[in-house]
Amino acid sequence: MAEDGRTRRRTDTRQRLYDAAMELIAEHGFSATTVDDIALRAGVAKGTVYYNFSSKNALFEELLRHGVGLLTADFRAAVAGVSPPEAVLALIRAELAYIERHRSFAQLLLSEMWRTNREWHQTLQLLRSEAVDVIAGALRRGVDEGHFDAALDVRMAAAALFGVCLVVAVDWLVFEPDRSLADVQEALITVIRARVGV
Amino acid sequence: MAEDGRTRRRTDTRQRLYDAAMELIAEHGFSATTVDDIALRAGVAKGTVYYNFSSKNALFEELLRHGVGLLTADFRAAVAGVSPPEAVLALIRAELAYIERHRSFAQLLLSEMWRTNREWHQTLQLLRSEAVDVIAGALRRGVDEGHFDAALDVRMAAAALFGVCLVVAVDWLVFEPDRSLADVQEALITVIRARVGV
Amino acid sequence: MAEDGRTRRRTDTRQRLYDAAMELIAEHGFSATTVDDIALRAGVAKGTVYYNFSSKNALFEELLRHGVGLLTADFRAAVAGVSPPEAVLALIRAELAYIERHRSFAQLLLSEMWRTNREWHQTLQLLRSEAVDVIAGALRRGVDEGHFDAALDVRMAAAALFGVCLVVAVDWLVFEPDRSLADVQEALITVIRARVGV
Amino acid sequence: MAEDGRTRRRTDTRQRLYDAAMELIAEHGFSATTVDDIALRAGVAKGTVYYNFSSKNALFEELLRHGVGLLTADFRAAVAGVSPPEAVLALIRAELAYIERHRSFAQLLLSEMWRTNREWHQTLQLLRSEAVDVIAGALRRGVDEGHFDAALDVRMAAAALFGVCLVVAVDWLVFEPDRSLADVQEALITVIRARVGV
DNA sequence: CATGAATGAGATTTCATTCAT
DNA sequence: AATGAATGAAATCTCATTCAT
Repeated sequence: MAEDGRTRRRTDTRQRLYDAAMELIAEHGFSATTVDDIALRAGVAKGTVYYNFSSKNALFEELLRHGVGLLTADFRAAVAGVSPPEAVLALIRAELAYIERHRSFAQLLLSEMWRTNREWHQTLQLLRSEAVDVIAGALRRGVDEGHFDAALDVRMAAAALFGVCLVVAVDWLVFEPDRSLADVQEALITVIRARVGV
Repeated sequence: MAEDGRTRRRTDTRQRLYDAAMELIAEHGFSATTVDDIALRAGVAKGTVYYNFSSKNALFEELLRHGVGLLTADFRAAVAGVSPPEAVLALIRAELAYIERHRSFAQLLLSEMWRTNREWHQTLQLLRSEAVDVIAGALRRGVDEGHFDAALDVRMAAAALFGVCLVVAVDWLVFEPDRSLADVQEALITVIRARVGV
Repeated sequence: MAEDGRTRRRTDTRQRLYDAAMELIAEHGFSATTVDDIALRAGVAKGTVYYNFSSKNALFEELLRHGVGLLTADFRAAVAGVSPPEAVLALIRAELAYIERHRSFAQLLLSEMWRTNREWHQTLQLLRSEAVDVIAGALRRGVDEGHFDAALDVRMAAAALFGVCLVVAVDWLVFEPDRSLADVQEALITVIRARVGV
Repeated sequence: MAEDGRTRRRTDTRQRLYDAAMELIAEHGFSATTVDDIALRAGVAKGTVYYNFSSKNALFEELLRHGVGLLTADFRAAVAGVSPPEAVLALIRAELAYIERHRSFAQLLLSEMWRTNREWHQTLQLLRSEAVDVIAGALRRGVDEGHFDAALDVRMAAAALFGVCLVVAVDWLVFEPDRSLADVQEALITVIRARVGV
């Protein structure tokens, strides 16, 4: 049917724009990436960007939603059906694996996550909450079931765990790209273990 | 040294521009901050920015140099004349205190530190090295003197320590500004202690 | 004449596009009205506009032709078989009634009628002549038959009569929509009576 | 003093932009006039337009304010110190003289005055009120002093008088530019006289 | 007969930088 | 030492038109 052809075409275009924007914005930052660049890399005309997204800002917001959505999904998969101590380890591994797979996006997150007063700040906070809440859920279950110290500040710990993994992993990608992921995982887990008593 | 009126005036103007640029760039990022914004917040005319700095880029580079210079000085003061284990604790306290005092600059560092492909990237790496080297020096001394595990990867540990303090402290400033600095220090030190065996 | 389903459908679509374009152009002007807007309000796809009209300009020209054609037909009906003095009154009533029924089109005419340097200017002048000529015909007949002053400048009087009714009626629609049409008719006829001595 | 030089320079530039925009917009309408055109005719760079006016819309609003302001001033001068019947005649003469002097602006007003839903609609209504109020003031005084029929709807009459002069004068300028202003004045005054009983 | 995704020329707007005062 | 008007290159965004389905 005609509809399918059109729909598919549009979906393809949007995906190509997503991918192009993701790479470019991650590398150069949001403001330094132009819509011309995005269109060029996606292989479409500039007008097509605006046919598919209402503005450069809107494109970026959808990008954030998309990227953080994937991370949150990975987190949910990591905690499914395992004990809290194992869940914490799985979450660390999931975050590091995600960062390795989407290093550009990780850099982007590290740059934008703690910045206030940007148009998309609220969106980002909301998305962050969804991801961090999965971590917090695992920690809370661990406290409730007696695996972790009852005095643990679950929300703070979840936020810290998320942030620490992000900063250490990106530092590793930027300054020691030769080191193996396993190494970094090992180091991180050793540190975290002390904190939550895994 | 005696400063005459003119020099003091110029120094004042430069400081006002530093402060204005710092806050704005921390909030909105470098590209999204305009020279007009900076001049407006500093309470001077736009031309004055160019009278004092050769370009927007140069202003930002000097800003980084200035800010990281202060941090490095604090680090040097923290490690002076104390034993390595005490030095590590003092460094953590120094970094957190610095971040609390210059929160805008801390946000700015967190946003820019791990971003490549920017004009000032090299400058920033150089500055970062100077600060991180102070931490590395303390750790190395600790290893040499037998306080810390000989297997400790000093450079990586120093980088991680620096980054972890930064991300946890900024997260705290942004999302839990009511919590006391002492709390955060406590939490951080507990974690770190396990790692380096302080 | 029998219209089959297809023809009726096409006629419907064209009429819907006419109506949509009319309202929008009356409100925002020709340039400020986009083909997207027109399609949206008509409830059809953008391509349909181009299937039915060769261009935005052509749509507008046909619109003018259509609207002024209706008005001219009303004028002709008004003057048919009545004496010149009655014809003038009937023309005023006809113009006001038309404006009340097609208020968007009236606004549009008032905006475009006296604007030069537009592509459709010539078309509009032609159409205007047809309508104004009906008025002029009634006036000339009145002069020839001795009802009106022989010194009456028929062409100018016809143009003025047409314009005055238009501006007063649109002013009434825009600024005093609650006032009754009869009121406005009464006021206008009183004024005109003095001029042409009806 | 330096200030004066700068201020004068800026004032000059703004005036040049005013003049350029006025001519162009009057000729081609608002939407069809580009900021490039305006800058070119004013002999400045495009950026200068935006240094002096916050947007194309804002420039247009100030233009309307300026043009209608002049008309209102002419109206005030016309009614100063004369009896109401003379004031009405003087107002008609003033409006016609203004339209002859600023014919482009008059066309512009005729096009925009009865158009709703434009960004500057409110501004224009406000400005129109100021001008029409001067007419209404003269009429009211005439009613109060017994010169005009007590039943006269002052507001409606003022609006109609304003509109009729505008449409008739512009019609004259566009379709019979050879006819003298005195002629048109004569014709209009004859008509109006019947209405208000001057 | 109708659709709507895609286009690209051209519009508006922004902003780092220069320069005369 | 400071100013702020002016600039123009480059950014974002718009929209009439085309075309494959």
